[in-house]
Amino acid sequence: MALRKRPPPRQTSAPMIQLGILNRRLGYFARRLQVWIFQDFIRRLASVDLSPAQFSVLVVIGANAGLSQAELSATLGIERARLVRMLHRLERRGLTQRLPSSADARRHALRLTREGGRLLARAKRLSDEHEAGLIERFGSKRYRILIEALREF
Amino acid sequence: MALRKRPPPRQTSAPMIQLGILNRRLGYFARRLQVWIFQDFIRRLASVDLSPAQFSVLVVIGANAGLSQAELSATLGIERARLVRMLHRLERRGLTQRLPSSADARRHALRLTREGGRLLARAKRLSDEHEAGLIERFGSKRYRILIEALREF
DNA sequence: TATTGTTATACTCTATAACTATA
DNA sequence: TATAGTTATAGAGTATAACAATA
Repeated sequence: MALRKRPPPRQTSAPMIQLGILNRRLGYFARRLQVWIFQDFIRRLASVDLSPAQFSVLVVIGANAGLSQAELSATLGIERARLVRMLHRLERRGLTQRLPSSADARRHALRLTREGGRLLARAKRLSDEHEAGLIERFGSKRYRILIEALREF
Repeated sequence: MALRKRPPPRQTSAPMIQLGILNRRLGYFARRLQVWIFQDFIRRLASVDLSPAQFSVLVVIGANAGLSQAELSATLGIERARLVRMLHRLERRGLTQRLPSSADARRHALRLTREGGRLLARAKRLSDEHEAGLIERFGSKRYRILIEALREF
């Protein structure tokens, strides 16, 4: 159920490799799609040096200033423990801040720095181009069907 | 662009966490789908103790007896280096074999052992149930649209 | 008692580079 | 020279458990 990066070599002399039952496994194709998209995303956002996960963290902080790490963790499905390291990095890069929460001393209120906001704006523009590439590749009709089916899931 | 395991808590008192632009990113939803499917797959195949990647390796070897590690690697997008370890494990479990290739002394001809074939048969049955669960969850019409769109990709 | 952020550990996966033996 | 399989390493991601501070 792992990924096939490229179609297998279809040389006339070499025997074609069969996928067998994987051809009827949605998980196999979902994985292929996800890896392909992430690779494209990483390439397109190379100039801002953000991974898909880092991008998602900045987007959610940007859209929910003051949220806690636990909320961010639950929203994106990133382990609380893992978030700590990620936020350290983003903070070292001057993109995010952890401020004391006024209501609850255990919490941190997360927000973007001004520089974080600026970088995120650039990243969003690049991710728009990435998405436009996907739309073109799928065809806009199939793209819409796909994203709507997955969104409801 | 990471995963949200469950919808965020929609308590009336707590502010709803917004996904922002992630709502318009196919990669975000593709990742969610893939992780969800893999988690279900792992749960369903717990009794045969096969990961999605191990399952895919057994399926492709089963459908292409005698193929080489390089061919398997290219088909599934698993690094040649990584395959070595995976095949060691499967071999230690008595599921696969690496036989000398008659034509080319550099190659190994991969095949399932009888036990590997039996385990794969059981695993395929479990994966059928997993797939049936997906079809039910999506609805068979939407499932078909999805898998056909992804297969063509 | 439960939750938040944190540290630590072990395992998996990915990405490389380099080595050997063969072609 | 190039290819197949292998070894080794570093980085990222995942899954846990445990801890201190706070609720």
